[in-house]
Amino acid sequence: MTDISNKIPLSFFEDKDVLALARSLLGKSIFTVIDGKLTGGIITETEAYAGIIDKASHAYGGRRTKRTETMYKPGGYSYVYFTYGMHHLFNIVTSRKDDPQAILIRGIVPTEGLDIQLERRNYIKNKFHIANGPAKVCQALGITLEQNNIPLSGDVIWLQNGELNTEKNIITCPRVGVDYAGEDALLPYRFILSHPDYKSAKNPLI
DNA sequence: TACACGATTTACT
DNA sequence: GTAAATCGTGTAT
Repeated sequence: MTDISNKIPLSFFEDKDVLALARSLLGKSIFTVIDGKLTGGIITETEAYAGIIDKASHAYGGRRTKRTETMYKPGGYSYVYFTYGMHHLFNIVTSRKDDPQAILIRGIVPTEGLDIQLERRNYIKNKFHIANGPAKVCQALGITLEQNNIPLSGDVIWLQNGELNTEKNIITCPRVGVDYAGEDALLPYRFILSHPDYKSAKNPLI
């Protein structure tokens, strides 16, 4: 069950090295309490978005709009946005205030509130498909725009340290769906944790 | 105001 | 494998 003493503090996300941070999130647990329901899982896939010099980032070139304003918050805030007219994507803002770096959570292995996650996912039959994609993660955990721009240290969304040794089980590869970013689309900013209960939807190696 | 498109998922040919 | 779903956002007019 949840151990509140194990909650990861906001200061953890103020690290300026978003790549190291994205890698270190693998194996950690994420929990949400939304609509009064506790759900959670082990983070198994992340992508780093490296601030104003990253052509794949919404904040490229220092773009600052109503949507991206959240990315300029201090590390530890949530950045949730809506895309394709139907999907929500959840990010963790990192680094310091006004340095808009973020980590997209692309996949989890559900561990808490599995029945609730299945209900939200329309009782999908293949257990590997419950949360193996960034929009599926949001759907399974109940995350919508209502959870945008909140600190990840409260009782709505938070992270906890895991017990897995992930060091030798991480695959690094290019990010997904960022062809518009030109040469930056090839950067190895995506991290996947090998886990017996996880199959990445967008990687043939796993 | 108008338009093109997206850090995706799902169903279907 | 391909295409539809579906609308907020960013940028141009």
